[in-house]
Amino acid sequence: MTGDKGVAGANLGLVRSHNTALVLGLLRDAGTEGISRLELAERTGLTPQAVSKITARLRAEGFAAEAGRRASTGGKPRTVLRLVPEAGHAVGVHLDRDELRAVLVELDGAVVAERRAELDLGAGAEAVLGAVCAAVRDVVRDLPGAGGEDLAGVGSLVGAGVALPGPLDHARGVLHRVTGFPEWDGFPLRDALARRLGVPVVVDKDTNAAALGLAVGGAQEVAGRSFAYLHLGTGLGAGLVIDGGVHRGARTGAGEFGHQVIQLDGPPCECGNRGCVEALCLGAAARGELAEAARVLGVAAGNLVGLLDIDGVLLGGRTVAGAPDVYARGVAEVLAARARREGAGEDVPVRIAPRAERLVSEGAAQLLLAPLFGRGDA
Amino acid sequence: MTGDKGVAGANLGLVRSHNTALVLGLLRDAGTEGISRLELAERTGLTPQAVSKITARLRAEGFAAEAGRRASTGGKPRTVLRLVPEAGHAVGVHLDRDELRAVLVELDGAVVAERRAELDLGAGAEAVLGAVCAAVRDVVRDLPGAGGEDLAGVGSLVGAGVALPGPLDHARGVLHRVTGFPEWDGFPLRDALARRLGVPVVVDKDTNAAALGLAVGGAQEVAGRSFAYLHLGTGLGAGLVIDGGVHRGARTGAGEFGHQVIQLDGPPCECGNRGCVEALCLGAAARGELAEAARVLGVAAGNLVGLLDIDGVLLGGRTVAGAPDVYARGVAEVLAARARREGAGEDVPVRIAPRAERLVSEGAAQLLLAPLFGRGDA
DNA sequence: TGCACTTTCGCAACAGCGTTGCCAAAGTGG
DNA sequence: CCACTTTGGCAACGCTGTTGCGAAAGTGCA
Repeated sequence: MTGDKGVAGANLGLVRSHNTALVLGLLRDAGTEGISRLELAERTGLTPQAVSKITARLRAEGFAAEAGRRASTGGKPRTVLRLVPEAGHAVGVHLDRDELRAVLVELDGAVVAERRAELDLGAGAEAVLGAVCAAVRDVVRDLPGAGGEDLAGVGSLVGAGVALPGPLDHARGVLHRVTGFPEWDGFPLRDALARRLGVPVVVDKDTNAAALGLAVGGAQEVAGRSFAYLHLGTGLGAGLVIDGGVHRGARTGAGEFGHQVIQLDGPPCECGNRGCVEALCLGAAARGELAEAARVLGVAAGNLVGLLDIDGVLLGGRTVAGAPDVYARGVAEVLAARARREGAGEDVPVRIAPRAERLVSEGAAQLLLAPLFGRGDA
Repeated sequence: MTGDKGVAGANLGLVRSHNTALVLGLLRDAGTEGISRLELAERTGLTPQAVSKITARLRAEGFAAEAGRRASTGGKPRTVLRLVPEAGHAVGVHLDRDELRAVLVELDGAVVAERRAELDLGAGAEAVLGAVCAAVRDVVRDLPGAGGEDLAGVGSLVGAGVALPGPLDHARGVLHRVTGFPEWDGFPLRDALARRLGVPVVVDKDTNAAALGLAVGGAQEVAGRSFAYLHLGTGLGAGLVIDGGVHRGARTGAGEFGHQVIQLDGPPCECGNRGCVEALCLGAAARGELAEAARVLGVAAGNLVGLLDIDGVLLGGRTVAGAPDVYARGVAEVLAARARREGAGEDVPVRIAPRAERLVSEGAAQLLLAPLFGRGDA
């Protein structure tokens, strides 16, 4: 156990796991092309010898393998290493109000199994837990060691990530009053699932999972840097990635974007306040004024971009999916106008988030995979 | 040289400097009371033996000293260690439009010398550089080794930090068009000063320096955690501290708080946009409507608090200083109302930032001191 | 075909970190 | 005065990345 607060001391084990995760991350990012030991050394700043030791360990453990060699540049050609994707798996579960989606993801982020099911979040804890467990067991059933109730025997399974809408405590894995379902308030979802499944479980907000998924395998412009994922569906929320890690805040409350006030004493919002972006944006969208909805969203996005100086904005959610170009262009225009006024160099890119329907579930799986690769995780 | 991007590999030297900085930070936080080796071990998670080795090194180098012993609890009493403040110094310079302030700060953050001077930022680079250098040399003149042009001989001097208003590039130390003084655009202030002074120089925005100063020695509620410093003077800006480190963004543009739009199509602002907080807040203040100014500020602060889930808000600047209670209470009320609506647990505290006039210059000195103590610095 | 050269990469020895085992030092309490 | 508790240093240790060196595996020219 470390100190009660603040940063902990470092020791050799920490150095080892840090460097191993770093190398593993570079192997993943190299994809099927692979990467040589010397390139790994350059990228990490470690000596080639250190990289050799680390990769030898990873190969012995089955996480990495040699995969051919590059063309020679006058001497011995470099041996190419690549990640062995099937050496590790994680399940990602997206728990929505009326639907459940579970995916099985390999180390490289590829989805190798998927299940969908109807769900009623109001049906009570027992029913929902049962449905989640059934979906998780179903999605891993082809893995070696699967079959029993307990999934601890599935050697390659790192754990399961669960993403859902309501406010919750990521650190403790406890739900707060999920919007519209007050009976979930205080429910220890993480521990309840971990006990039933026999593997580690992590819970997080859906927007955070989506942002993490994008940080790992998102659009090229923003992957792994700092960006905001804005989700416009039945509500409006945001997931923030700062320096490659999801920013959750002390109480997992960060990303409260929809109730940002952009019109003092404006029209009332469900939350009890007035002039929230969510009310203005969704109201305009409901009236069919998509350009106005996009402009309003752009103003709020501009506030965010200015405050955090992020590298990009990604848009997603059902409402955006209905007219992606209108929203992307509308938001980009507001941001560009703002940048011009401030004399900033390059415009902040605005893109539509890829992998729409599976974004959250894949990101939920990354809640367990990302730490293996050294991505920031708080 | 490390890799071209991303995180670097860790080695033994990094472990050493990390743990040393950690211990040094705890020694500083312990103040004159001091702290025992075993307490340091508990706080860091290191073994007592490791702490003994580290503190022995620090004592040999003059950074720490034994200072009495605690009462026995039945065995050998713990020996108390404390920081030797005069073992290290840094100069902090606050460069404002019409004034220059330089302070000399010891390791514990105490100000041991101070100079003020009139200044005209528009008088040209040569005049301003000369004034800054003169102030720095003057403020360190009583340190052993001082006296010459070059300050490299002042053994305990870590360097000088310079904080100023305009947009700038913290990483490269280059100014952008300082508001109202376009001739500074592109000026490499850091390198120019470092060459003249012979010691390392760091430049940053004034709000960032202020936030860093508060993170190190600020109000108890927020010190070292996550908070926002809102500066309301001739303009409105913010400095963000996230997890103990200043968040600057990739282009040192973070903290653009004043031009957050909180009233769609509201009154025009100097920046060319409409409905910015700065225009609304300062407009209300100019009309004498302080309560309204505070409410407007509170709405914008609420947007920020919701987005980042921070632990507290600190207010500063000349306008706030004119009626501190009105602003603190007004902002707190808006935040409390918002928290009630969302059913959040505790209210976000709102306080007046201490050390008003010297806040920025002290923070500027911390730009060099903070890294010694392991505070996050990007 | 052979030789010189370049480049990769592993083995072995090494330095330096925190950790462990052990014991002297320095108190308290009966 | 002695038993006990607690602190904290010394020495040996295990582990990390690093350094020195040489084998392996290519290219290119004679």
